[in-house]
Amino acid sequence: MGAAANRAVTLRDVARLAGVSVATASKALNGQPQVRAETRARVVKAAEQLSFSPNTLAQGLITQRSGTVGLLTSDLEGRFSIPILMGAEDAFGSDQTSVFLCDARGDAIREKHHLRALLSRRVDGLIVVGARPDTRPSLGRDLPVPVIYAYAPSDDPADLSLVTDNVGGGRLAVDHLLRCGRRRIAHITGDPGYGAAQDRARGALDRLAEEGLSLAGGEVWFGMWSEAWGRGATRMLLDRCPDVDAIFAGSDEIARGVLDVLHEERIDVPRQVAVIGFDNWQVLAANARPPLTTVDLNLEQLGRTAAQRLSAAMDGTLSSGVETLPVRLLTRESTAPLR
Amino acid sequence: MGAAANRAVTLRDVARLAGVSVATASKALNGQPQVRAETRARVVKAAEQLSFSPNTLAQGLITQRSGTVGLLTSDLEGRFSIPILMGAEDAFGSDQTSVFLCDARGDAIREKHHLRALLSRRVDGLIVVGARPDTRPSLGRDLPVPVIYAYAPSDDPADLSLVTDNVGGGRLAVDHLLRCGRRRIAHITGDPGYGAAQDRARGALDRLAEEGLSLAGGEVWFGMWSEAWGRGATRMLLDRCPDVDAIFAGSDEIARGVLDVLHEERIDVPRQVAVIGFDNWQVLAANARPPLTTVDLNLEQLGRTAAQRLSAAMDGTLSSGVETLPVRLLTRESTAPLR
DNA sequence: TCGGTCGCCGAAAAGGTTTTCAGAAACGTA
DNA sequence: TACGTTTCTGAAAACCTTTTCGGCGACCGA
Repeated sequence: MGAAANRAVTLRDVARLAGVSVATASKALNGQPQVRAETRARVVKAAEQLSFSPNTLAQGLITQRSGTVGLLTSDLEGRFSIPILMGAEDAFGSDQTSVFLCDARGDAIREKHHLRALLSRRVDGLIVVGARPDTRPSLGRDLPVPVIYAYAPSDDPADLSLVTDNVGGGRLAVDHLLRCGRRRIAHITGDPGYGAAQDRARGALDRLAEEGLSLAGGEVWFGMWSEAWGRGATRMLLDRCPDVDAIFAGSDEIARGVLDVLHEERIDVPRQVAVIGFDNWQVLAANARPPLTTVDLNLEQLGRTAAQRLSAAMDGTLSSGVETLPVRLLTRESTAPLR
Repeated sequence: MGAAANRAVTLRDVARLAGVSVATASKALNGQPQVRAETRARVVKAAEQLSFSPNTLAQGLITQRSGTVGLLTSDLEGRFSIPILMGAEDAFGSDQTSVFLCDARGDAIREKHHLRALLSRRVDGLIVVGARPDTRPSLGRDLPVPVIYAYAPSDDPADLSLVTDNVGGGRLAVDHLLRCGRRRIAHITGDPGYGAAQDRARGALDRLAEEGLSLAGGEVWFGMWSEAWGRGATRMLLDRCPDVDAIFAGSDEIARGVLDVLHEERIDVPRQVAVIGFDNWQVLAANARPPLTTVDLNLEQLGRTAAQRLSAAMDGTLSSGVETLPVRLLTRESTAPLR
């Protein structure tokens, strides 16, 4: 008798073996009170003996709860979805709730398609993860199940969205650099069309303003989310503003480009110039030379919170609006106090 | 009437609206022949009007097919699982089959746990994705559903495993370098405890032997799967063997380290030294300077094949053994003909 | 007009579980 | 002994769909 030879072993089989009716067997297994201890023991033993596991489909049919949720993503690489999924799995408890992962690949009609499929599977709730941290179209108000938007907020304020605190992250980064004694701080970041780029920049500027400082290089260097832009921008920056003593990069990819050029120019990091990234994309940040201080998005926490909010919503307590979750600083070696 | 206001709209509602019995409604919707065209039209219209979508749980209960499969992974980053998932989704057709993604996080008891949950959800099949391309313990022979092992093969030859062709990949890489006119080829790779490292090296050596060549630097440089090792090994290599004209890196991470040091030493890539990676990990390979020629694992194809084999197995045609799927060369700018 | 065919429809069972409610058994009390 | 309580058990309905099979009406040929 191996791991799970439960081909078609049903509650009836258990009941028969225990010498009771299915009704009693059900109650015994589910801890209902109206069954004698001795009977319950007999049933439990029979169930184990047959390695019975209840048919969740049938359970779902009757209880009107499938014990599943859908995770609808558009994030090809799984870079955001996976940590969020893990967090959610964690919070739900994997024996209670399983999750369907569907990737719409940025395609609206594929999304509709998946949505239909998920609904016909009677998921108890939905988590929608966007590909980029900008407003995305709502799935609509008349869905039969609650929906939580994670990472990318919904454009409908009646929905509940969970986002990372990009403004706070920008503040955090600059604050850290200030604490390291840096004063001539530049900011190189990605596509200005991204809300995240704007928010992170704003946080940085705010914090600088509090110290009466402004950005080295005069303004934010917007460009693209790529190493190549990080390199190009750094070259221009060094040209225009050779006395810069810290660079806040809007993403770890950009930071890698920044480090690359600094290294090429034989500029010591963090001695001469401190560098900080954003996202904590492990493979990039931890492998950088030197390992990159960065702002961690806390995505697992985001996933856990999403799961909690969804559970609450399934129990009727649904909220709305945009909830901003804190990010956190992860210090490695690319930043250090001056001297 | 919005996207899907299908709270509890059942086939009975449709039937009532169309003025037929549920039996007829079912047949009409499922394209059964014994229903008049006019009647069918009426039913279809009613279904649309109510935006009816059949309860997959109930369907599964009766047809004994849930239309779901489980994807059991141990790959924290989703780096392998996600492309495989996408391929599988593709091949199944997302309206037919949805997939449960479960991450065991390398923990055997968590895996058992997920397995139980998936079986009680009556998945029609299982795809097991390992974290590294080495043999992993079988789930056992007495499971009620077919299982396909992807990426990491099962240790039981009675199971069907799908793996990438690492030996072939090694050959491919070296072959490409030879075609570029390189003769003094070195191989820097990761942990020798990984089958993948051994296989890739073997492929490379085989191909070299065919030309009567041996490895520059004398032997394979085994170490770790990290940029840091790539850098360290390259420094030693240049020291020992300054006339090397090509480096085959066992992974893109290692290749990044290699490129880094070559760049630092002002050695032109690909003019003086060609570099080739392995894995086609997009963010690393495409952003490298210069963009990295690499061996693509074809993971989506692996996923598609897994889905096909699983479908076949669900229809009773199950096979066993290890099936090796081809990888392919992806040429970017880090390799080029000499001259 | 009548018997036979054929095309279309509906009643009912099945699938595995939970839950309600009625009934049986055991016990105490008068 | 008769009756009321309490405690436990089981029959049956419900969840929603699919499928089998019997039946009804219409049409055809005689």
